[in-house]
This record gives sequence, C-alpha cells and structure tokens, in this order.
Amino acid sequence: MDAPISIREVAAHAGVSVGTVSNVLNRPDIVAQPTRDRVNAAIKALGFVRNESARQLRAGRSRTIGLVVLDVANPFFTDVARGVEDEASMSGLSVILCNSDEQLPKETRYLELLEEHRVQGILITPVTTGDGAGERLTRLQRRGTPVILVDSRSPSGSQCSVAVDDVLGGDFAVSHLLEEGHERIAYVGGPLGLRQVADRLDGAARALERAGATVDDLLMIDTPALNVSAGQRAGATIAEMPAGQRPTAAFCANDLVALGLLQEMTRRQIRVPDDVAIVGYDDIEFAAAAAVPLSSVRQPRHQLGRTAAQLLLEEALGAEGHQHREVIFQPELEVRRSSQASRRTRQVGAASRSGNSA
Amino acid sequence: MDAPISIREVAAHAGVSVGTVSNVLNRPDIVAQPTRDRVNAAIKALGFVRNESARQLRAGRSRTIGLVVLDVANPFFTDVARGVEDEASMSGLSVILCNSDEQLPKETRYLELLEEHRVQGILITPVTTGDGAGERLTRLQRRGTPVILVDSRSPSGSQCSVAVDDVLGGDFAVSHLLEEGHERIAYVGGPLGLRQVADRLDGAARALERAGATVDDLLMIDTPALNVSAGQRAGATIAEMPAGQRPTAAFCANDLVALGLLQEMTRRQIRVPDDVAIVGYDDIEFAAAAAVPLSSVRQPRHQLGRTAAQLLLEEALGAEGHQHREVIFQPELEVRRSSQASRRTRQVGAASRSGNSA
DNA sequence: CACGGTATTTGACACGTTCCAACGCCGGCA
DNA sequence: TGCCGGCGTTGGAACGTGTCAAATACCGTG
Repeated sequence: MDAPISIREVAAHAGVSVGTVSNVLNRPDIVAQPTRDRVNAAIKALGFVRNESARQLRAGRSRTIGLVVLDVANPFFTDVARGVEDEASMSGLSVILCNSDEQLPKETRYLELLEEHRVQGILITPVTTGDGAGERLTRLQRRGTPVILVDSRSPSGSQCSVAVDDVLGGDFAVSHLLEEGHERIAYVGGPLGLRQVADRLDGAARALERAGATVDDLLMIDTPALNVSAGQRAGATIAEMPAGQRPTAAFCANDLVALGLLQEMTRRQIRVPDDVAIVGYDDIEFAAAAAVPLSSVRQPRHQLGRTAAQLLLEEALGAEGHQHREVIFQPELEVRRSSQASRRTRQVGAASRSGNSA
Repeated sequence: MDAPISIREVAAHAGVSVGTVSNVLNRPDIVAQPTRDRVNAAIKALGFVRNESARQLRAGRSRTIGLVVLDVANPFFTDVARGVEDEASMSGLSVILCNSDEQLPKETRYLELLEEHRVQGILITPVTTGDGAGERLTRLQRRGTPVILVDSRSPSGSQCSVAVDDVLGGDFAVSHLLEEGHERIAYVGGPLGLRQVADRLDGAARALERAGATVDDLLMIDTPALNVSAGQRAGATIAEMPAGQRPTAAFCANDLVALGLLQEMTRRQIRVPDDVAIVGYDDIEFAAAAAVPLSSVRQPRHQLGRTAAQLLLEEALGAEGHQHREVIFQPELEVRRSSQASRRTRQVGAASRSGNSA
C-alpha cells in the first residue's frame, strides 16, 4: 500500500507497452478506443498517479512559476497572488508563493530554490532595487529563467515589469486634499528606500507645486515600516503637536499605516475627517470597512498579478526575439468619508456634533 | 546562454567523474581537498545549478509539503502559513501554498496536483468534513501521502490533526458577555456546515446553559460566509430590529464578520459597546486596530501551523509504527473595548439594564 | 494472394541525479 | 618482495516519463 504505481505497472496490467500508456495520458486521440479504455481501467484499478518530477525532468522545465512577495500578510499582495494564480491556472501552471518578508537573505534563498526547481519564470517584488540587485536578476535570466518585476521597475530595462504609477497616485491624493481646502498636509510613510514610498512622495510634491506650494510645505512623518503599529505611532506624533501646527490632513503611504493613524486619532478623540482628514493607499478591503471609511488610492491589484503572469508566459513561451516591456497602470482615487468633511458638519462647526445622516 | 549546465559538464570541466561532483555536492567531507576545490571552481565558472526535478525523481519524494487553506486573504490563514513555513524551512523543506477558496473543485484539483508532485505530505483545512470527504483523504494516505488536518478534526481518527478548542472559545466569549450583564445575545455567523461555526455555537450554548438559560435564548443570525460584507448585512438586520428586541451583544464567528458588524453599527449611529457589545473570533491584527478595539478569542495561529508541520514530519519520516494524534490548543479571550461598557456609560446609560453578576 | 497504405503499437533511448560496488594507489607490515 | 587496508575516485545502473523511428496489424483493392 505504500509503493507508488509507475506507468510500467499500468502497462503490464493492461497488457500494452509503456509508450501506449504514455500516449493515453498525453495524446488520447491517437490511440484506439478499446485500448484506451483498457488502459484507463488499469489506471483506475491500480490508483496510478503521474509522477510530476519525472515529467519535469524529461521536459527540462517545470510547469510552475514562482512568485516572491514582500509580505504575505499584506492584503495587497494576496490579491496580486490571486491574479497570478488565476492566469497561471488557465495555462495549466501552478504557483509557488514565497514570502521574502522584506529580508534580503530570505529573498536570495527563495531565488535559488526556484531556480533549482527550473520554474518557468519568476515574478518578484524585490526587496531592494539599489546596488547589485538587478545584477542578480539578470544573471538568473542569462541562465535561462525569465524574471518579471511586479510593482517595481527595472532601471536598466533588462526585465519586463508591471507597476502602477505611484507618482500619479500621490498626485491624486494630495490634489484631492488641496481641493478640500487643506493647507497643512502631512505625508506619513517610510522607509524612503522603498520605491513605492518615494514615488508617492514625489507625486505629492508635484501636486503641491502645481498649486503654488512647495514640497517644504509638506510635513514629513517618517515610519520604519508600512504597518498598523507604525501608523499608530505616527498618530501619536501628530496628536502631540501644538494644535496650531498640527496638520489638518494626512496622506499615508499605505492603508495599514492609515488605519493605524485613524485608530490613534479616534482613541485620542481627534475627529476624522473634521480635525484631521486621512487618505490611504492600496484600497484594501478594510479601508472601506473601517469605522470611518477610508479614502484611498486604488490599485488594480488583481490585474497587476494577471498581467505579470501574462508577460511571463509571453517571455517564456515566445521565441528568442523577445523584447522587454514595461506595463504601467493608472491608479484611481476612491473618496470616502475620511477625507470629506461633510458640508453640514463643516458649517455647523465644532460646536455640536449632532447627527449627520448622509 | 540558454542551456542549463548539468553535473556532467561540470565533471568534464573539472576533469573528474560525475560521481565525484555529486559527492562534492552532497558529502563534501569524503572528497579530497584539491579535488573539491577544482570541482567548486568549475561549478562557479559554469554557473551550475542543481536540477531539483532530477533529485526528486531519484529520491522518490519531493522536498516540499503542500498546504491547502480555505482563504489566503484571511489573516488567520496567512499566519498559519507562516508557522508552517518556519517549521518546514528548518528541515530544508519548502511549502506550496494552495487556496481552495472554499470551493470543492479547486480543493480537489490541488490535491491531485500535490500528489503528482509527490510532496512529503499535505496539510489541509478541508472545505467540508461531511460525506465522503474523509474518504478522499484516506485514499491519498493509502497511496503514500501523509495528510494532516489543520484547524479541523477527523471524525474517524484516520488522520493526525491540529485544532483549537472552538467549543471552549465560544464558551469564553458568551460567558464574558453574560458576566458583563447581557441577556439578549446574538450569534452571528455561518454557514453552519463549517465545523468552526458549529463548534463556536455549541460553546455559546454551553455557557448559556450553565447560566440557567438555553440555546433558544440566543438570537441566531445566519451569514452565507465569514467575511466583512456578510457582517455588514448582519449589522443591518440587527439595526432594523425594534429597539426592545434588539440584542445588546453579538458574538461573531469571525473577526471579519465582527468588523463588518462594527462598521454598520457605527454608520447607523448605534454605539459600540454601549448599545451593542461585540466579541469576535481569531484576534487578527485588525481587531486591535479597529476604531473600537475589538474583543476577540485569540487562537495560536502561528503555533497551529508549526505544530501541523511537526506532526507531518513525524509521520513522514517516522517508521511504519506511526500512531495518529490529535493536538488541541486552548484559545484565549482578549477583552478590549468593544465588549466593555465603560462604568461611566453604564451608570448614566440605559436605566433598566442593571446588573446581575452571576 | 500479393500489395500498398493507414492505423496502432512497440521498444529503446534520453533527461540529470544519486547510490553503490569496484578499482587503483600508496604506505605499512610481515 | 608481497600482501593488506584505507582513502579517493570511477563507472554504471537505476528513478519514471515523453518521444520518435520502426515494427506490426489491419483492410481493401487489384
């Protein structure tokens, strides 16, 4: 009961040759009906299951693709992963999901592992774009494993990439806040080494400049990471500022940060959006579900994953003459309550917080 | 530049036999220093990378384990996955993470895939425990692939399993609400076919009975799934009840449901916890970070994953004489604001709800 | 009955690795 | 000198599958 059945035993049981069994499995049309039935019966009777390793060895490449993300716990990446998986499964490929945890050593180890598995290709959001980061990836490609950057871009253009225009997203967010009448705006996020964080800041600066202000008018609140507790600490920083200097709006690099900020404001009885308006980024499911629904810059996460997988297939299956491409999506601003002081409340002012029903 | 290097080419380049290269890779100690150096140099020069498929074919089993979860987007499962991965990587194994999406066909397809990969074993939270569900799994085991149930139990005891005592968790939650003086309590969750949902309800009933009430005193609000929007809809149901019949507390089968409920309450200006107290389940990160911090029943998610992986290794590596085990963890109640009417509010508030303290 | 042609089936090899028995070499010892 | 044992190394046989040229069966026609 413990011995895996091989194709050979199936052949013996059905009274045919090994090659015929293989044909039944892979090109059923070229084998005669009665033979096919006999073989299928044997397969069922013996409980035969294909050995994927052997197939891969024979084929030279595995039928999987690797996906390396920064943080599986972040809803952004799980949605990307679903997109990748949907697309991959349409081509009969499966996905190995790896979590680098923003740590270079783990990332390196996973890259080795995936290469040893001879995956069709690797989709990766690299931990760092600086230094010799690209070098490692191009070496991988030279050895025959296609690499596609996800939510990232290649400075040298030596990989295909799929990303969302984060500068534009930052621009959207801050333009919206300016339109709402805010003048003292904070940018909450970090570390600036992350491309996403830096680009969104650039976009914020662009919006400010267009409005006649400069980036110096932006209050920078740096965070060590993009998670909830970092947002809470940033919230404490803001709350403790003298009321006159306190920003009236905060643009957060990430919804997790924004939610942490929101919680801290609520806890300290600083009203959102009346005292401080908040705009987040990513539009994760919890953004809409927060106690004060969060305005956020939405990214086509699922689409991002699908497209990345498509590019990979294109490069992996396509002939030699592959030209690297860079796909950039546009983000959208989803305005919700956290950044819209309701007219009524605005007019009535702080005096009475009685019901707003809309 | 596109041809993967094989061990044979390394051997030729280093002027040794294939076997020696293999030895350098696997038992470096038994090969003489100069030879070893020469081989390593060749490996580096040629950019040789082991072919995992070939190793697996030779070994008969792959060095991976499969993990099948109900929903990758649920923070509960991503934490479990991290636990599994931590434990697996200590033994040099990698993890293939599969998302059944609570759909039986997807689950089936992944089980086939993992079996074809000849994984060391499969960790699974099955979509359904009823009917022939266990049958499929035991067949898998008979053919040589160990199966461990995660957050689930085997009625027949034919698999190892790791779970948390959901009955006790439900008991904790409702006991706490009773102690807080609530009498009209709702249970929000579904479908009842999910073991987790049913067990937590049983626990709630147990607590009620101990307090002299019966399960009929519990207001059942069924949900089609355990996610945020289902919680919102349940919230609407509660809000639209006549004030006299409306429950004063809700125990939710899941934090996602609880957060949805909380949002809907806030939107409709029903105060939490003063008008309706809420207790959730899982204690995901967002529970503490919610605008009204959510009381919740905490499960040792990471530990759950680690233990499951350990059991698997034990069964996979252990000799024939393996005895199936059932590991059950105890949950903990984490009380936060959503279920604690502040003394002040209590005294000032609804006159009639004065305490019974048992 | 021989023949050509098509429809099926066969058998052998290759994929890259690991494992194991066998072998050569060298120094030590009788 | 001849034998022995140990260390390093070698060569070849698997592992289970896919592929492909070659062999065979089958069928109708002349």
